[in-house]
Amino acid sequence: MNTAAPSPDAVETGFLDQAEASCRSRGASLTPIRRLVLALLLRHPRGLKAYDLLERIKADKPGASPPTVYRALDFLIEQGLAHKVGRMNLFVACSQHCHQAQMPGLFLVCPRCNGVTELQDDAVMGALAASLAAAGHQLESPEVEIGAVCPACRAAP
Amino acid sequence: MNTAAPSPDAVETGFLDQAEASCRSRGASLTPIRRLVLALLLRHPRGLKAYDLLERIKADKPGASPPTVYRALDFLIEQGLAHKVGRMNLFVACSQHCHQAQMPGLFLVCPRCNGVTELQDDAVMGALAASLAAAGHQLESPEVEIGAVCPACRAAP
DNA sequence: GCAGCAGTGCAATGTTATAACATTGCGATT
DNA sequence: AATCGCAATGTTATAACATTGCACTGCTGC
Ligand SMILES: [Zn+2]
Ligand SMILES: [Zn+2]
Ligand SMILES: [Zn+2]
Ligand SMILES: [Zn+2]
Repeated sequence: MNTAAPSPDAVETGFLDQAEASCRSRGASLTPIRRLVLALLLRHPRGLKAYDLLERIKADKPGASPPTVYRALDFLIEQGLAHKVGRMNLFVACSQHCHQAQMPGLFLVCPRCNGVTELQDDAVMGALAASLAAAGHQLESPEVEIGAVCPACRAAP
Repeated sequence: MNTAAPSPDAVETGFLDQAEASCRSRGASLTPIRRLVLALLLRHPRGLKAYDLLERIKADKPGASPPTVYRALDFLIEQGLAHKVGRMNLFVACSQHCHQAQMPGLFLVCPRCNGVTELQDDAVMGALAASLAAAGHQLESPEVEIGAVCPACRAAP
């Protein structure tokens, strides 16, 4: 019994089960297709394009077509389990905090390697929300996209 | 001689001339096509889609094709005269501050009316940059996109 | 003259996303 | 059991967005 280091697979399965429970608690259901898409996103932390996703889905579901993947993605995004990075038409699994906290998350998109980092900083988000409110706006989207060079790319120019 | 209220046309022309000068000072040239695209963006503060822009350009330049508009847009964006809102594939003229100040600007995109507001708040941007730096990242993009309900849409639900 | 280069015209293609309609599966109602 | 209602999925086609590649023009410096 290895309490020390559960395998990556087990971690993923655990996460998926957790997501499934979370969906059920909201009256939604994480069906096999949706679960598969989420699993693929989890395995690719840098994000995936819709059509890459489609190719991979086809391995399991040969009949899959664009709507298959877009519908799954819409669902996952609605449920706060995934995000879209508008800037690069990239989809990423939520790194978990931002749909639990009510606060929106910061999305750091590296222009060099296209890596996406989800960052939580309530102080900054608070200041941001206050500034918007002062201008008459109301923060709404759970996703704030920011272009920022990631640590790895900063180190290796 | 009306020193009181210059016509909107005159304002636009003035702005375009200024942009042209600014390009020249950098060794670039705001050609007729580019100037036309910028003028169209200025006349549509809510932003325009590339193909809408294309239709309008065709009024003047019947031979225009997608590359015509994308090339002009790339140029304007490089020169800091326009921005792309990745979220909605929308292009907007820069409301002038953000390429003059070195600081990036905040882009408030209203999910209800699709309106785009460019906001400058150095305090917030400073806090943001500091927070990113603490996480090892370096703010780079001049465009930070934020979903936020605009004042008009807040008033009229 | 004539290379070299920025800008443009044009056709084809690639990529991303949605519309529209048919079908399946499953629990609730009769 | 038969029917209905509904969510999810399958299927086909198309809309919407963006890029590539090549040819041609009109300059500027040699
Ligand atoms: Zn998230
Ligand atoms: Zn990077
Ligand atoms: Zn700007
Ligand atoms: Zn609005």
